[in-house]
Amino acid sequence: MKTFSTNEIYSDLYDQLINAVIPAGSKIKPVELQSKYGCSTNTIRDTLLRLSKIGLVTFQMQRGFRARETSPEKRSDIAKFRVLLEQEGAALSIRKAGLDWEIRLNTAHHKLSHIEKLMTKHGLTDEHLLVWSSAEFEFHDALISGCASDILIETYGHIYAQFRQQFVAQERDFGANYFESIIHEHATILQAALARNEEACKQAIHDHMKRNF
Amino acid sequence: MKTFSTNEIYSDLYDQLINAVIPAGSKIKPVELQSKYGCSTNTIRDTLLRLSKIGLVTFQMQRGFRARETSPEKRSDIAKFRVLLEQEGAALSIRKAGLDWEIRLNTAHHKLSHIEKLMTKHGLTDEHLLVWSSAEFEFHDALISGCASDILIETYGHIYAQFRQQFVAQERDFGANYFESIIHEHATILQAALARNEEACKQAIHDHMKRNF
DNA sequence: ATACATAAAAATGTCAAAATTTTTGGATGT
DNA sequence: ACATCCAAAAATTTTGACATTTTTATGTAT
Repeated sequence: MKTFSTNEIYSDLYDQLINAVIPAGSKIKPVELQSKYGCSTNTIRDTLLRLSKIGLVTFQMQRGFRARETSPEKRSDIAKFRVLLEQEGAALSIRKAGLDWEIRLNTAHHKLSHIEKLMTKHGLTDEHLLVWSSAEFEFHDALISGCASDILIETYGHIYAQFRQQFVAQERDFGANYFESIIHEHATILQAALARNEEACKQAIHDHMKRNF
Repeated sequence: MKTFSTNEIYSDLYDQLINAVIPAGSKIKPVELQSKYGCSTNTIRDTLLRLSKIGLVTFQMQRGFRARETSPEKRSDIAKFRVLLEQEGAALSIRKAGLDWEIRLNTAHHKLSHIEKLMTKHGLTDEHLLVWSSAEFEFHDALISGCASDILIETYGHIYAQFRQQFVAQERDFGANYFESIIHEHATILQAALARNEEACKQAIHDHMKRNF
């Protein structure tokens, strides 16, 4: 049986939470995961405590762990909060960041764009979706990466993960034109950012997320 | 020797971090705390992982725990981020909250105000400072409590704690007129909030924090 | 049937020791 | 003096057993 390092356990659980393999709101019992990962329950507990920092897992003394609950309200709440952070991060980047930021952003968008084209051509496999998922994060992360605020970037990472958790839990069918819209929205954000147009960029970020409100 | 429950260990460490009894940036070794709290190192580890969720403690695999580092830049960063969250929370409250919010806010300010008056009259004891500290949080927390965004409120709590940690680590002497200014600023915030004046309230929040930028 | 109390089972939390990893301090060679 | 290597010490992580608490199941009385 494959043995897992602690870091592997962490990322494996992370992925399962992000992709609703562990359904939102469900109980997570260390004893049940023990056999799968071949380690003691305490190691699992340790890992889950670390995941609770990001907010993918909730923890209550004497009540153990749960994948964070999901509801339309929670999703909306998190989506709006994500917009607030991303707008601020992008605005600061536009105001303060230099050429290297532009290059980072461009590169990230190029990668994302490449995958998105593949997906519209060949349809949605689970594997594609996984790659797309991380490329999408890297794009949004690059967008705010010039803001010079560590705490904003750190917090955004957590919120993005929580949003993905909410989203995947609820959205089971991506409509045919869903990805077409998304592709266009990402391009609009990129364009406004590179044009250093703060207001347009904020608007584009808002529009990108408003379907989740 | 007094024995501590796990929750007591948690709040004790929390207080020590908030009040720079455990200096920012310093290493935190479970073995050293074990004797003080009369428990195993593992319980300490557990507690520190939970504190790392708030951000008062940083954790690195195989490198253990540290009280979060402090620097003028970090303090400034966190202060600005706090303003972003508090402005949004207050604006949403002003827009959406009802009478009970006003009452909560008023009550919180009344408490705070009472303590602040005592402090200017009798001078600053450590005990007063502790009471003031929690009353100040309750005021700011009440201010955003009508925003109807759980995630904003939760995040604000973490950021407030981190700000306090930065602040206390650096500010050793409160000037004579420091508290006079603070008292006035709190009153201004309250006034604008109750007048449902979004812009004035945002401005007041900004002014309240700008000495930390 | 419903509510309540109680016992059994399951889950969670705590511990002390063992295994692993990092850090420290000194010896060696350049 | 400076860097490198090695061994000892210290710190961290993991484990499996044990203690505590919560949940579930069962039986009893209203």
